[in-house]
Amino acid sequence: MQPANKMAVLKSFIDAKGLKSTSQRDFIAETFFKTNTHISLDELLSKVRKKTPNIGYATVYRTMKLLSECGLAIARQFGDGQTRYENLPEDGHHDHIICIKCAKIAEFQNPKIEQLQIEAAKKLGFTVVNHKLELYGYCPDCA
Amino acid sequence: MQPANKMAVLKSFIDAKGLKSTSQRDFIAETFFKTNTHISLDELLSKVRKKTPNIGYATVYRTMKLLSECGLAIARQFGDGQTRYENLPEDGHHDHIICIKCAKIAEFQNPKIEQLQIEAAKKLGFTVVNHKLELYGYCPDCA
DNA sequence: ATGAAAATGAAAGTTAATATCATTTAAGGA
DNA sequence: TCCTTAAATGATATTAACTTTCATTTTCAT
Ligand SMILES: [Mn+2]
Ligand SMILES: [Mn+2]
Ligand SMILES: [Zn+2]
Ligand SMILES: [Zn+2]
Repeated sequence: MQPANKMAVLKSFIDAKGLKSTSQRDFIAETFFKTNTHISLDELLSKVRKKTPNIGYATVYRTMKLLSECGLAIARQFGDGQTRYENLPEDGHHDHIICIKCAKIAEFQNPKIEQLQIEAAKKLGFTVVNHKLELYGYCPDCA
Repeated sequence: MQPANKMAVLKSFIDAKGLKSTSQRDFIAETFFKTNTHISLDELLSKVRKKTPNIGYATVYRTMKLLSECGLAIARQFGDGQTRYENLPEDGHHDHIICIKCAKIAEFQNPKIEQLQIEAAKKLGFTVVNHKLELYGYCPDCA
């Protein structure tokens, strides 16, 4: 989805909930939609403050919470103690592999693993709603 | 491994590092070795204080850190904001499925998934050192 | 334009983890 | 057994990320 379309989705979500539009939130969202990393609130705040220095941390926090609610952002925790956000991926769900030396993050999709997860759960009588799969190891540069 | 053997492993780790034995640490470790759940520091502290009411949180914290270091305990984070510890499993590594309604935790082993993880990483040039796989969904009672 | 309701930003509060520090304790050697 | 010294303890303080509060500002339907 293009950033412009994402803005439209956000607008309708805001309308549907009876919320109001603000320049701060729009700018934070636009800035986030342009990212293609796994960005922390502090990082996003810095980015946003380059153009709009008086935006507050709480507004960035609340905006990302809103984007997560309406599915445009995904919150991730890679174990470094900070929540990171990424844009809803074009091509569906993916999982992550993180370099334990340089913190590089790579993404992968693996339908077989997904299927085996569902089966493993079924054996225990569980139904899977979501999951978290993170591999930790060394990237090509750090191996 | 029996609790008694675990105590022996802990003793040798303590000796090797030039640390000293204490009754508090021994009792915390013994208490932990008897658990078969995924226990938080607060829960373990309560358990310990039933017999030894004056043991401090910090000592439990430091003991579990030590047990993690010497491989007798595994620290887990299931996304509820608290670190939980479990005994080193008899039968090797396992992953978890957590009920999003009642918080029940089930465990499973799946060599196929493990193998596919390694292969997925390899395709990206990564080598896997460890991983985290958690399924979230509904348990049989909550489905 | 007006007024109700939402949004903002600064500041305060929360919570789990971690560090500090005065005091106590363990353990090897005199 | 008595010292000595380094480690352990427990109370308390600090940290860090998140979350809430609140006075003020802004939006937007009327
Ligand atoms: Mn990603
Ligand atoms: Mn387990
Ligand atoms: Zn790397
Ligand atoms: Zn359940």
